[in-house]
Amino acid sequence: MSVTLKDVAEAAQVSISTASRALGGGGLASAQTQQRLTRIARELGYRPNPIARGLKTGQSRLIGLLIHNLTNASFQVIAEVVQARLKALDYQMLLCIAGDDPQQERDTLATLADHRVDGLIVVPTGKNGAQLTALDAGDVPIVCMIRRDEDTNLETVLADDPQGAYVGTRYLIGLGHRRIALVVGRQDTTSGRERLAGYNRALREAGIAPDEALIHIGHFEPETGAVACRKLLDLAERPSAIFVANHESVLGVLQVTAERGLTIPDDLSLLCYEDTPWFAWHRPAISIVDSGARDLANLAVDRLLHRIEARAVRADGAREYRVGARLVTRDSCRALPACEPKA
Amino acid sequence: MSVTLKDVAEAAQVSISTASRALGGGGLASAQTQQRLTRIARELGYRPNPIARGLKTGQSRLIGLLIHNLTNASFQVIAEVVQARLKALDYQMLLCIAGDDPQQERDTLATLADHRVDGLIVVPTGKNGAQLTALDAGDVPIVCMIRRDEDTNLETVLADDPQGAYVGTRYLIGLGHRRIALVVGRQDTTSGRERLAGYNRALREAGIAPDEALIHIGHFEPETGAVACRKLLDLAERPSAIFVANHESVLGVLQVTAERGLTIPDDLSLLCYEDTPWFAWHRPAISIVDSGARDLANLAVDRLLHRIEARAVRADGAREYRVGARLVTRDSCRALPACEPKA
DNA sequence: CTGTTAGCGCATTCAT
DNA sequence: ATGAATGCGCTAACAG
Repeated sequence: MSVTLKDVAEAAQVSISTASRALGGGGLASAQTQQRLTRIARELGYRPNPIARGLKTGQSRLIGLLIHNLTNASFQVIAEVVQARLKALDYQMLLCIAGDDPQQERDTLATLADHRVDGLIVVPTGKNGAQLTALDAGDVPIVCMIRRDEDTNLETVLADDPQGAYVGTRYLIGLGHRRIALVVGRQDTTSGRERLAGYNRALREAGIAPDEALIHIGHFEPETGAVACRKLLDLAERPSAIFVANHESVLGVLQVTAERGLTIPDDLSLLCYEDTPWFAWHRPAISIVDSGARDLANLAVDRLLHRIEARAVRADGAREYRVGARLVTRDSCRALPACEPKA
Repeated sequence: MSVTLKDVAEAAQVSISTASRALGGGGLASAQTQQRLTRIARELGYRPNPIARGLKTGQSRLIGLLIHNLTNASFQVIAEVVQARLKALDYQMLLCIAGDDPQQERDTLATLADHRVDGLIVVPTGKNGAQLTALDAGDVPIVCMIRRDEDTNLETVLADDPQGAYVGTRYLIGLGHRRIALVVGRQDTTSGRERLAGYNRALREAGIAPDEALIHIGHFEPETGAVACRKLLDLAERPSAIFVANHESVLGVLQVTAERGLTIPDDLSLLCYEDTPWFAWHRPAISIVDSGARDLANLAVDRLLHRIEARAVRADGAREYRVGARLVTRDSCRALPACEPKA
């Protein structure tokens, strides 16, 4: 059905291997034959069969991306960026969604390995470190992102969440806020822990006593934000600002504030973590700490490609990279009148 | 490095072909050997190599999904559903994003064909009908979705946009609205045309004279909604309701109404097309016509799988499927007091 | 620089 | 029911 190397070779009256070399581009053939074969191949509409090539070379031109979902805005951006970058390099992306579930992650990794992916970008659950390490040690370069799998020593690209949360909190403090609530994700995740840490550090440095009642740790769901927000607004001493460091929770927080008739930022300042297109369109436009999903994805691709090229033995020290967070101020935070803003 | 069929065969003291048959499951081996080989394979951790198998069988266990982006909520759902369904059937999804660009679509289709995908689900741009037809006629079953490529006769799964737009418009009419604006997508798309048609039909049936000034045709971007909304609100005779049938435009519409201090639904009723998670969390919760992205995706997968199984000659009549739209009323539309609601 | 040969891992035909 | 042999399309030694 489809035209093979053999067809091209016959048409050109050369051996299959000559055809292979001429088209393979390694310069292993005379410029003449190279041009001639290229032309004939084009005329015949020859397209190399990656499967056959893969069987021989052990490579597939396939790269796996394993993420938790496509609801989270960061994952959407990551998937788009990774696929765009890879396409330009003539790789194809196998997108796998494993819902933060260790069992699914395990199965998916096995299947991806079966398919001989040339590399893997993974947002790990943290429960399959051994498997990841084995794959990487084997033949599949792996780059982790967003979360660190504590059981591994793999190359990892992370957001600088300690810094991001610190910068965000400091911004609110600078605006004069003293009672700053934090809604943050599960503490068994890198981001959950680090954002809480950054928040605490900023408070400490500002000499603000920490208040457990202002901190709500929850899941990555809108409902978490609703529950947290109700709890916070029912406090005797309400917070004047809420830092929603758990992206998915924003929806719940916004809903509850609307239901209670609170105006943002007049009655309550709101700062969120991770951008999503509608934050900028929302009125008031929502200020954020941008964790840099796009740059994170680009860096992960860079690192992975590097690992793939440098088929060399990986030095035992797998590096960890951090992409700095950026504060993007829009209109959802206001300065408290009674205090002179600092910094 | 990895354990092959040969290893299993040797360990079991049988020939490679026996091993292949025993594990292949076709019942071509005695129940005894079958069990024994299965056990040994498991013990050795044997996993068949899809690339080798693919070279032999001409199949890859790969299925391509070609969509425009991951920003649109429907595409997100489609990608998630397709990948989940396929994974369960031991297929892998090659996700390709071609941004509604014919050139990219062309290249991507070629690459996907190179990789010998076993099937393809495509949201077509409409400019590469010949290529799609050729692929489908060749060896790659194709199912189109969301949009119809007029130059082809491929199996196509569409939303019932004429009905959806009709139902939505009728709902607003029933609420007593007479000046109903429509923001809708480009007319060179299936959904753009059909939603406009459905809207017009509902108006006509209700005996409401169409008003060109109330119809805004634009691109699939938030900005379209902003432009449209400003234009509509500046009209001498303002609409009492806006039907935003162009999903991406909602952001712009919401922004402009907020800036003008309009309360929804008191000052203006708002009905949107296609659901997205935050519509339900938004206050007021936004009423929608749900085009059924999830069911659309499931049906597309069903049809594709069917085509793949039935390797038979496709009857020349490729069928078109429609998934009905559903009105989901929440809180963004109100009944006009002066009129008794009908139907 | 080019042709010949071998083999990647597996499914399948043909014998037995 | 099983074994031996063949080839999918391509790359990579190895010769010449």
